[in-house]
Amino acid sequence: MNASAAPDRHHEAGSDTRRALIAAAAREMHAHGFQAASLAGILADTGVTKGALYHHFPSKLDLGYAVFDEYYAPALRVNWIAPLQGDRGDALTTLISVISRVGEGMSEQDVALGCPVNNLAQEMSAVDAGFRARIEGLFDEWRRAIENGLDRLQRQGGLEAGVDTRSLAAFIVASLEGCLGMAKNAQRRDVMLECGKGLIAYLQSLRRREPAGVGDRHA
Amino acid sequence: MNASAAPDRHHEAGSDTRRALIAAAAREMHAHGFQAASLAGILADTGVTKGALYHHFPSKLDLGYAVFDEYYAPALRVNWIAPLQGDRGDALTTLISVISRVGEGMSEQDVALGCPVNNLAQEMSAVDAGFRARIEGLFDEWRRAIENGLDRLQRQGGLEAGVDTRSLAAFIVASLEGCLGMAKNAQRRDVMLECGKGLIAYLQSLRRREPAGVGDRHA
DNA sequence: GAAAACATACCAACCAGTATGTATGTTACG
DNA sequence: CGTAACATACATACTGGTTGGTATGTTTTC
Repeated sequence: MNASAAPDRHHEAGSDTRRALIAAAAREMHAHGFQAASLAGILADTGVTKGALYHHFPSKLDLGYAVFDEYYAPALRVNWIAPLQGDRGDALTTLISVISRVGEGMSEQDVALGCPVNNLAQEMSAVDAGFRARIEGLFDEWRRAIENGLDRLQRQGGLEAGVDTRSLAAFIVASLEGCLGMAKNAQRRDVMLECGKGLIAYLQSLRRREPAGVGDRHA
Repeated sequence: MNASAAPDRHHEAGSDTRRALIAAAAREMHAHGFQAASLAGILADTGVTKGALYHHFPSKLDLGYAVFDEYYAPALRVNWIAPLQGDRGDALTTLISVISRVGEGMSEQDVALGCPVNNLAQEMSAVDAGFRARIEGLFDEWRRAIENGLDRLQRQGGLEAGVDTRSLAAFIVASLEGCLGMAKNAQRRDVMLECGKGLIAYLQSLRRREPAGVGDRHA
């Protein structure tokens, strides 16, 4: 409406305290889960007082939602989903390279704390519908991005025509999170890498031998 | 030493109150996780008093361990591991039938609450070493059971010689738990079945085309 | 001066754990 | 046989600490 620098720099949008709270809450939730995340700990980390926190967020739950919407989800989109969408090449190759790259980029501690989104999924899906719906939406985005790539590849003849790409994409997301979960339990990065190797081997096996041209169509 | 009916029916072994507490704690932990499981809730469920509980278990953590050792782990062994060990036939076929059967046998609520062992793994692996070690041991048993079956199949020529059976077995366990996790988040049984379909399709694809005899050995 | 952005102090509920008491055996001994 | 000593299996009441949340104040900013 007016010509100020920011449309609304006051309450809802980009306040520094708000951002600091979300960042600290993201760390706390990643380390202890949402329910065990302590407001006292978040306040101690940031130096923010309880009054300020409850000025920005009506409840702990809303803070948790903000962490998911403004922190966890964007991070997963940037690291895992966006690379799949930009690329116009071979979907399986892209997928494999994304998995390798992100895997390599994870520290021992990243592995030990697990995927924040999946942590939240396992902890909260049966407890709170707001978290559950958010997480399902994000996993759905992810699955669709993979599915689209596989569809394209299938049209180009790089994937068997009989393959159910939707079901396959869902399985890829599931097994990826499964690998991260096993590695988190083991608290060992190499478990993730080895498990990821299994996944990559599978993805390689999906590639059709005769790539293009007049090959056999029926049986 | 003496000729009484039961060797030690008193403290450590099969007391009724103890069993009731473990069963109630298993339910409470399955529904809310270990940390959020309330002793008050368990006592209300059983009618047992706090004094009785702390007579049988020195702490909440020990109760949790007992639930794992005497409830969750045996259940997973019976449903998932034992069927693999008894069978002398084709390992992939056995594996697929186990997955199908257990999947079919799960109710909508079973799916919604998730695998108790994996729930515990995700919640507690970074928090408590006692749980972590127990869970890793159990997952290891499971992986080894699958690995042994795959090894046998490989020796019989039913699986490509180049396949790393250990890595593959780890990936199978991971993706299975991944499927259960996705279905838990979706709170929908059909998600598990579809995801399981993806896993089964993968397992089918592992089977070698020319089963036995003089086929090609090199390249 | 008015609203936004905090700060302080407090609260009721809940938590795991404990201290203490009691009822019911079981064993030892004379 | 009788009784003292001891152990098991509970029950009741309480404690210190933490939790998320609130009521009410002060400061800052436009």
